[in-house]
Amino acid sequence: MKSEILKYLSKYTVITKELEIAISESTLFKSFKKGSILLKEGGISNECYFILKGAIRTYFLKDGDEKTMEFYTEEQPVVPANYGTSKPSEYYIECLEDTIVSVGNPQLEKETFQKYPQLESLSRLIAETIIIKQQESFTQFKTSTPEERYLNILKTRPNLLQIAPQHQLASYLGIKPESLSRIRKRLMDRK
Amino acid sequence: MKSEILKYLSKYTVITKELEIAISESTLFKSFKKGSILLKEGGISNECYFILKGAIRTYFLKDGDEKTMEFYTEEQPVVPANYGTSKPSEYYIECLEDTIVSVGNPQLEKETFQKYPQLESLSRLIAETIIIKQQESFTQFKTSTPEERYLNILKTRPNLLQIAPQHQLASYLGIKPESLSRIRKRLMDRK
DNA sequence: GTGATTACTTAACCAAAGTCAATGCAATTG
DNA sequence: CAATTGCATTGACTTTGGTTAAGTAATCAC
Repeated sequence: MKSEILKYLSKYTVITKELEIAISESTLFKSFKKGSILLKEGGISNECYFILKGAIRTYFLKDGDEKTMEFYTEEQPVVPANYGTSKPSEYYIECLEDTIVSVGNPQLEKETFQKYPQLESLSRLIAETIIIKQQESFTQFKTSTPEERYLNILKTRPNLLQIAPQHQLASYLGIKPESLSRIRKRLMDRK
Repeated sequence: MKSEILKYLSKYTVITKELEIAISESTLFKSFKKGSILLKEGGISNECYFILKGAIRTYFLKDGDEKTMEFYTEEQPVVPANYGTSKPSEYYIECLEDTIVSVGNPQLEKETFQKYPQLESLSRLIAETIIIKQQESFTQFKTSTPEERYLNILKTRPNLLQIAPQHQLASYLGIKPESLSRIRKRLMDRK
């Protein structure tokens, strides 16, 4: 289990014995059934997650529809926007499948960073990398049509099509379910 | 000049005497004329910036058009995606006005973090905050129409209309210049 | 298993953005 | 000062997504 976390971290740094210990000391697991809500809109969050198995979706309600913000799958961190603050959440966090996560909290984080400062450096590095990746996604989204976005998902995260229903995908692509249906049809016909 | 940086940091932490010293030790200024290119597509970057005065735009070329990724104004950090790596940049960084920046580089950063570890904690905190803000912008973009996006800019960053020509704004909003022109007309007519 | 709910598709119609081309306007340049 | 260039606007036309509504398929609950 822990090995998933180390595998993830190894993309950013060399895994030392000390790091292994640090991780094993600060790791707590939880598992959730498909459909579990980890955080509700308006709720307060004291936890962040790292997905070991399963999938998570964040969404909120607008104009009576669910708007899917992001899908998270194995080896991805999920940190609520209000994590560590006392502000109510703007969105829901939900398990799309039976899911096992490693759980963090601000206390534990603080202690761990104090004990293993390299872990904080690593966190900074990861955060900066995430910023860059987000920028790329945003730019990609802005400069492409819904059809291109759908094709992009097909190519880069085909598993999403298995785990998420189309109307969730649609809102993730910034369109209505009917439009996604049409786009799929257009693509079929064109073949 | 340095006070702008401290003002920015004070949003995230308490400014101690030590922090002030750390900043003054690690601060180098540069100024650029309007239109200066700080980084070209394909170029390597060893610098990151903090804008003290002026404005910066990042963009790249696609389908023969400039696609504006972001506008940065006073008190904002600008970090090229390839900063500190040897990968060529995917985009241009350009000054929209005469601009004065504080400049950082990986060496300096490393030394400073070593000497003042609290600065690295602060960087992590800031990076995490930026991630959250980016997520919010992305979500806002996805769930709104071009017209709503334009109105949002009008409300949240009205100064952009002064410093950037409309075709740059249009690509920033993910639409064609003609469409932005029509949106503006529609809004005028409606009043 | 059956009925009810939810998800997906299809169609007709509308509104808005894309495309292409032309025009006007202002700033810049030779 | 005339010519050029770049930008914004406008118009005609096309394409595509949103909206509404209906029908079909799939899933869930009892």
